[in-house]
Amino acid sequence: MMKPVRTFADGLARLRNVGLRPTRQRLALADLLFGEGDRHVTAEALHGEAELAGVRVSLATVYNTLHQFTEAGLLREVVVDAGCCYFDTNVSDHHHFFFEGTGRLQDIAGSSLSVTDLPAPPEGASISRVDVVIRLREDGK
Amino acid sequence: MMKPVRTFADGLARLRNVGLRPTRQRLALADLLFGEGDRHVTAEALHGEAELAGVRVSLATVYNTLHQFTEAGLLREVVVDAGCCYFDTNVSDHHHFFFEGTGRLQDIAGSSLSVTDLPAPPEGASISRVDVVIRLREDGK
DNA sequence: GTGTTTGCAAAGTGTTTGCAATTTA
DNA sequence: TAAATTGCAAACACTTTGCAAACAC
Repeated sequence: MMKPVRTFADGLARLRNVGLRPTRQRLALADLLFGEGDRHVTAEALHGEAELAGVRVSLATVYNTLHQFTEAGLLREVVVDAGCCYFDTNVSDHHHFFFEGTGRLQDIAGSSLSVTDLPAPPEGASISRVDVVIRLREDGK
Repeated sequence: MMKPVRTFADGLARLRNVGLRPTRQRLALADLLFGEGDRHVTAEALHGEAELAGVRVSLATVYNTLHQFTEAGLLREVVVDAGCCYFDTNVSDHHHFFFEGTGRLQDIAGSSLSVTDLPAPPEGASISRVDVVIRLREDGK
């Protein structure tokens, strides 16, 4: 039987790539985060998932890890709701739908949407990112 | 001497217009908020201003008032930073610059900026608002 | 071994709530 | 006087921190 091939999606490789020690906790969280498709998670939610998956990890470590991953460019922070930080596993240039009722976040697929006539940044500042959030209300509620 | 003319900017008129009792606290806060041009305030900041102005009002009342004003359409809530709510006295359709370094918020003047090719909202939802935030980093820092 | 990472519990921040006292109409 | 509003202090949710024990290299 062959050793499984290491893909780039592999947790160990990801951590090595950004110079973070592959600890048990980081590997488990990376698996949860990058295991399947793009995700938007909060620290609490990810901690809950870890517990369900039988991974022993403290909430403090989840917070630390999410921030380390964000600094390393593996995640992107999205602010749409006061008092709640989302981390997006899709770090490419894209925008979001936000469901006001449920607090759910969803990537806007494709890159159809665009912002035109961007104003010049104020004197002494430069643009670090342009965020577009389309806020949605559920019909018939 | 003539009685001063009541403009729409007047606190009392504003409160009457939206059916809120013109209490001492609400009048004072309305003065601070709408007294001069467009503003972006946090609850804490407004509470601080009130104290400086010699207005006795509790922080809880500032929070209540900001939310009541928002519900009444006198203010608009802007979320750009986790753990900090801004209230904008400009309730017309517009977008924002956000200075990441200082946490300051600034209206984007004019309506030059526009979002094109807005995607259709997901099934069962409709668009409540489109927010664009241009995040800025101060040069040379 | 040495420096990094973790977990815990405590502290911190910003916000909301319950309720008696006060104010408005 | 009846209903709305306020202030206080306590409760809250979420996040960060300090430090000793555990771990990775």
